[in-house]
Amino acid sequence: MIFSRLREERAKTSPMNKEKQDTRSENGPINLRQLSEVLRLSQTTISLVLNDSPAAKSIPAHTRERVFEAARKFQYRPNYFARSLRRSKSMSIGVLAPDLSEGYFTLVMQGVEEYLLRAHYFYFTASHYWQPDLMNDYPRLLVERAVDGFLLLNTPAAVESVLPTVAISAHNDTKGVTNVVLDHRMASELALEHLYQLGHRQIAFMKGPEIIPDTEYRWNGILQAAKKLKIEVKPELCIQLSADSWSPEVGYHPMKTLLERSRDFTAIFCFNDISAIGVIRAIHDAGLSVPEDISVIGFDDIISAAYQKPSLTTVRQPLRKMGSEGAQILLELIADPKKEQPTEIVMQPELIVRESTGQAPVALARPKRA
Amino acid sequence: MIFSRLREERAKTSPMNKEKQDTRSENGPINLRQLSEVLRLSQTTISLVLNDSPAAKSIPAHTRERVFEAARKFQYRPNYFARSLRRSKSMSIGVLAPDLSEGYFTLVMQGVEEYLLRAHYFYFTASHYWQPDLMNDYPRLLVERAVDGFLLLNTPAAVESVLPTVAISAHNDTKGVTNVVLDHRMASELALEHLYQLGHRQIAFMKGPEIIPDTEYRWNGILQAAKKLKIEVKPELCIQLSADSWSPEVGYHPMKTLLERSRDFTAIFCFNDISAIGVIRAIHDAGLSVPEDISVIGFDDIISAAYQKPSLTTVRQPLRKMGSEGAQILLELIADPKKEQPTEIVMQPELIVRESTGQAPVALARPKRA
DNA sequence: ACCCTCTAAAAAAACGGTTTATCGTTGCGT
DNA sequence: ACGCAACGATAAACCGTTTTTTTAGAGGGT
Repeated sequence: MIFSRLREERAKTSPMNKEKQDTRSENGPINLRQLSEVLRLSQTTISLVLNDSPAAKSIPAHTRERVFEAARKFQYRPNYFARSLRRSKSMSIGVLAPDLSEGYFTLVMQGVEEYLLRAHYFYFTASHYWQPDLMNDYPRLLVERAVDGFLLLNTPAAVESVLPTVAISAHNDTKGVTNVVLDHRMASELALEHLYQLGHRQIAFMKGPEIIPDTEYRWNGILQAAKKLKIEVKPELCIQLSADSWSPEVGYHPMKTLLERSRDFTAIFCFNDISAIGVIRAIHDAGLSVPEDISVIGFDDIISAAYQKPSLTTVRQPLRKMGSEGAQILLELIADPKKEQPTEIVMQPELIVRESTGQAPVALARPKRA
Repeated sequence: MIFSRLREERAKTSPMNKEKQDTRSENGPINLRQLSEVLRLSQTTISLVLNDSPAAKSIPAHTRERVFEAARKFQYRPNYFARSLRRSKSMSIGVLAPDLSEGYFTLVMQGVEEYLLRAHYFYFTASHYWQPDLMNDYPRLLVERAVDGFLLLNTPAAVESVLPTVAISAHNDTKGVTNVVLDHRMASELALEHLYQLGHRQIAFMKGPEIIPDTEYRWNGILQAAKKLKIEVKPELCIQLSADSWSPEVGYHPMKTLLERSRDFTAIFCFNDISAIGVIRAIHDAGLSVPEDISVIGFDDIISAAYQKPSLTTVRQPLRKMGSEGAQILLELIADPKKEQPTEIVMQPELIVRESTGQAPVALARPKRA
């Protein structure tokens, strides 16, 4: 009790005291202390009630009602920073991606957003454009921003993160990271079997940029599927992409070069739809037709794939679902970090047949098929 | 001094006291108190030095050096929440958009991101899909998250915001909001003059979804430009779009309907590139050619516009620049809210001529031109 | 009368910074 | 010898919550 007397003493001499007494009815949002003065209850009680804390079970319904009503009336909103400071939870996550690309990024993020916002989470986006310094800085900056977890799109984890992390299409070995990936073996089989059944034997392949994690897995998938079908993967019919950001241009140029070098193929399996669009243009520019002379098969099934001329036959990734699934796992991981999550979630691709693939021509290249 | 004695007394009996003394060298990030113990300086001093506060001028270079060195050595990072709580600044902004659409959104956001991240700002994205409840809730939720400002893409301001706000393509009347908009009058003139010079007189027009702010301004631009060129805007040749989200489908169906109704036109001016892609497909499906039978002109110049077959003639919006410009103004507004910013920044469009427009056919529709 | 449990609420500590007001020295002018 | 300013630094207030610890009182059992 000696303490409480002293506290009173101090309170009396505190310079801010007088103002404190009548900050009620000022403009600006009301805070917990002001609300407690109005209600003549302690901040504790109000906080317990509003947070529906288990400790609030001893508080009579009558008091609870009063609290709720006052909170509603004064539009009380707990201060985000104060709450986060205390709880050390930010209710936001960090999304790292190579870029804000057309097609791929937006589809995945639609799924992510759908799930996150429903769970009252917001997200920060940062694009690293494969620049080492940015790939290094952004995770650090986001940790400083106290994100509760990371979602990596197509991006390898730079550091062993302290935070819960889900990687989409990133094939991360890092311990504790859950990977959402496509079954690239199956994807390649779907594409190659489709071409095979159409009579294609001479097939050109496109290898994605080295830096993209999917590239390696896709390529292995292709090699395996080709072996199974006894299709030869000829080095001289292979295109190596080098992209820093995606545009059809990325496919156009290498395809043009390939066509100048060889026409000894009847189909090409592209790394994605964006590059396939560029490839088709290159084929047209060379005076050939798709699919009469060369069949083209894409990857991803971005929205506009169905509206190309010719519309794209493609291997669909369930991008939206990969996004929402990834978000869901991440939130579960955040809620209970000890929960064991699988290292890998494998999604199934789907072949979408449209106009850009057709029967292999009887004779190669130039002449139209009979 | 009686007070200080008491405080000591209290400190001695405080249960946490003993632990406090030796939290140094624990794992986890170091905080200001621990750093101050190491340096044998007050937290104040360290804070002043690290923030390069004007009050720190009285601190000798020697001490400053010590502080910097220790901060570096121990990798001290100020806690984001604690700092924000005190300063009531979050260094983040909220971005509101109808959806994460292909093409448009990503281009604008590339510009936004480029500018923001350089200035050490991060951003939250939220898509409202034109749902009234979401359009209402998100601004509120983001205010609770203490964003320092709003960036509205294509979105009217729901409430008179307390926060600095910049609207891109949203034509906001709300006081204090700076609008970044395109010169739609000029845009329409560029498109129509181009068609006029190619001999087109019977032109179909596409009116965007009512809900999109640009729609009204674009339409007025079209009416004015048409009047100037003495081109008649025939109601029976007008398509009204109704879109909740963008895909070429949005243009495909209405165009199909129009073609069934009338072929009494030689060109169409589309609301954007996405719908133009759908329009072209509808024209092809009707057995007609672009541009031989009908010329198509798009809007925006999204990345893939150049790679369509035929490639799109379109009115380019400097989307990326609109994004970075918007971000820049917003940050200036945040730094100094009293600073008078223009109500409107008007950007200039540019006509990009490609393959989807050509000379008007001599006879209408069916027969190819001589 | 005593101990114990339970209810209802409040006090105080904690989160980790920033900012304001204050304090002891020292040196200088008068 | 005294007042005053400059210096170098710090204690304490403050931001607004959540959570742990206390308290006061009522009721029950022995």
